Amino acid sequence: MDIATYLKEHNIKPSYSRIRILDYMMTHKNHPTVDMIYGNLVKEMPTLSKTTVYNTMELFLNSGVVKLISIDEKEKRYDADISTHGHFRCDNCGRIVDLYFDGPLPMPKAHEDLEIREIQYYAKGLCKHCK
Amino acid sequence: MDIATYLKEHNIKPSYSRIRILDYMMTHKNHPTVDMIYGNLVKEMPTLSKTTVYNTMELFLNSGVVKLISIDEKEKRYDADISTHGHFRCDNCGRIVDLYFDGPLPMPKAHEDLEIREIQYYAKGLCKHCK
DNA sequence: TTCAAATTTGTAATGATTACAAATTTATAA
DNA sequence: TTATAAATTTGTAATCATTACAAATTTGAA
Ligand SMILES: [Mn+2]
Ligand SMILES: [Mn+2]
Ligand SMILES: [Zn+2]
Ligand SMILES: [Zn+2]
Repeated sequence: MDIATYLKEHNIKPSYSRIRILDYMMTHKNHPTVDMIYGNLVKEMPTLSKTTVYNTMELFLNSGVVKLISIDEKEKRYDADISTHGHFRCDNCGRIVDLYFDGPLPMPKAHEDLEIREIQYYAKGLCKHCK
Repeated sequence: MDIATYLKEHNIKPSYSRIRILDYMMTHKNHPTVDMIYGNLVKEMPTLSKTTVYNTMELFLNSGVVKLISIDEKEKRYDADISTHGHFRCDNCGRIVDLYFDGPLPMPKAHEDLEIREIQYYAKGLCKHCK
């Protein structure tokens, strides 16, 4: 599907910056930080501001276009794949890969007194290149 | 068990600050931030420095006395309960409660190419007081 | 074209964490 | 005990990702 159309479906006006930022995320699928997005795009968009990337990620987040991944304590990361899945981060190289389960994400023991809206599953260790 | 003995078992010299900090964590079981620990203890330890709390948490972390909980993107939280369990954070009041599963923490689909050393399971939503 | 709204930008402020060296306390040797 | 070294604690400054904010630019309707 077209990125501009996808943004419109989420009630976001598809400005050039927004299209390029979402395009970067969908193409790279690398769970990037703001710095990674900015550093890549500024080469072809010299007037791009880092604040715009921050603003856009906040907009995408509130509109459900991306999900926040806080597997890294230093920098926020974002994922344009909003399907429920977990993440693994290599302690050595920092690479982040998706984790899938047999069936939906496992739920904790019955907590009828909690209204769970979101689940994050993070694993850490060494990836195949680093172990 | 005695807190000083517990620290010695983890090769940590049980100084007064360290005992009081771990005592706070074990008594409150509230997954505190550095600020919460400092703010509570400084009332009875007027010379306590926030840097000491930071240093001590780093020492506890490296010695396996506490686990890091990064369910909150703003501040790091710590847990003296090092058994494998998940956490829930209320989006409204910020309270953090433990989550347990039937059996061990669920594992993702076979990733023979990953060496998983640590798993974090975070859920967010509304607690019984706030929903 | 004109004008208001939306978007983007640059700079300053924020705030948790870290770096670091001085001060204090604790342990060891003489 | 006293002298000395090591460990711990402390206070202050630096770091750095993120946020606040107002000015500049762009967009789109009238
Ligand atoms: Mn993902
Ligand atoms: Mn816990
Ligand atoms: Zn790796
Ligand atoms: Zn609550």
